[in-house]
Amino acid sequence: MLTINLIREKKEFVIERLKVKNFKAEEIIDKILELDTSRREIQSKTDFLQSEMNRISKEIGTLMKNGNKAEAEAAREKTYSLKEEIKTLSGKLIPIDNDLKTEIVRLPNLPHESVPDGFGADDNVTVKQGGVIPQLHETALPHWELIKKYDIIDFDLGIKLTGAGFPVYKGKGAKLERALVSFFLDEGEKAGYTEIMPPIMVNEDSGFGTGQLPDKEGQMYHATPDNFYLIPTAEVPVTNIYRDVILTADELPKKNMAYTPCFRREAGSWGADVRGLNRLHQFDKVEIVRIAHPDHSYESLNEMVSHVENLVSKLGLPYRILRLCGGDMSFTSALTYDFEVWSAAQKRWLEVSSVSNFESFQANRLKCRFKEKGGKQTRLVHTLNGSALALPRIVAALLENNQTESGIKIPAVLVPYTGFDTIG
RNA sequence: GGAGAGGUGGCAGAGUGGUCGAUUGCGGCGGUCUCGAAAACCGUUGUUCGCCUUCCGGCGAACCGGGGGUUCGAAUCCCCCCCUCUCCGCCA
Repeated sequence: MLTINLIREKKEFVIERLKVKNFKAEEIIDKILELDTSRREIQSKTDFLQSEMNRISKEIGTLMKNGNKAEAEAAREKTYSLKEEIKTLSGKLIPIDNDLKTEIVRLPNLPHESVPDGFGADDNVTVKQGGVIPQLHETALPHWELIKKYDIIDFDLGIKLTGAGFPVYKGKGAKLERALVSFFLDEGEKAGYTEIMPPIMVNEDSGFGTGQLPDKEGQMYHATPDNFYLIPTAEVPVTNIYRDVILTADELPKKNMAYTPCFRREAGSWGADVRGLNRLHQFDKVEIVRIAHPDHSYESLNEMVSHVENLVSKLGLPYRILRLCGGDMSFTSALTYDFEVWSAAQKRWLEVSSVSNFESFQANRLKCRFKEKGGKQTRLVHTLNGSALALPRIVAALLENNQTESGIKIPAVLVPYTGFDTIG
């Protein structure tokens, strides 16, 4: 969430910036400022009254100690009306605080100045394209046929066990999945990320911290008896490690990564182009997360983009990097780069990674701050994360792009992990 | 699941109604001493909100797991919730 100070001091700027995200903020901001004004007014009054109250209470304490009962009783008389007044005032404060929070949480993050205007995917800007788009033979198949042909991923079995969107990986399919996870983690380790194995269920506070709750609860699986949520991405548990934490500047940036399964209900998002591995309820992903100094977070973002680019290059996949336009960005992000790989049989680009800087938007929810060495003031950190990488669409592209008449070729970098170089 | 104990500042650990944001120790930071370091000694040491201040900062309020209550006054008393630990049972 945005800080109240920013809204207070740069109202017009906030409204202008949010227009890039096609968000009309004026009305909400006016309401916020109104609530903020009355909140501060009431706060000042109650603080003053409370301080009077504290003074008299201490006086009574002293009088009692000295055995001065009559004066103590007289002083006590004075407190009754004060007490009533404080109660009334602070009673007003509660709904105002609540309203203020509900309103402020509705405002999306401000887009970075480099974010292009636009409404949807068509307005995203391709900043780079790499790799070579392969020409497939006449009888080339889409991955949902290939997985049946070689019996490596079984959707029907997943339906039997759980439901649609929960594939079962078998034999070389399972091995390939495990190989990719290991490859991604090893590359992350080389790049200086510390591996984390977090819980894959989180509580409500964690869901709020990274911005999934309260709005996107319908997108998460909810274990109701204990009120836990299955994570939609490792971003949630890993970033929440730093909830309610004050770091020192020399600890930054924190670089963590985690492999986890991810669970998404994808309510209402099924339609065309979601066959096979293109969209699932459960999938595997390695996520990289950084907690950065606000003055250097965009250097971090660039490093993360390079890291992801390195991964898709090593896998030999044709890719492109997009800078998302305001209309296509997430609620929480300030700047997002999407990575897409070419899926040769489907003849389309598939999103395999999204790398974002959230600046202080999540940090403000998380209350993750830092201090300069020897400094007194706390400042909010910047948080960033990116997929490095999400597996299913990588698998889809690998299978389709590398298919030959005699089987599917495994990229050389993965062979040490799979132990085989062909699925056939 | 049954029984018990407990949640206090970065950590350890006092505090059972009246200047307690909280004794003390450790750690951290600054200094004295030293060629330098260690030791010793001295000083300092949380967060959030509000008001004031050009900076430094000052004043006030709140925070002792969370929420409510009693009281002029709560870390201390009462109620609800959450969590942790120990023992027993079950068990990957």
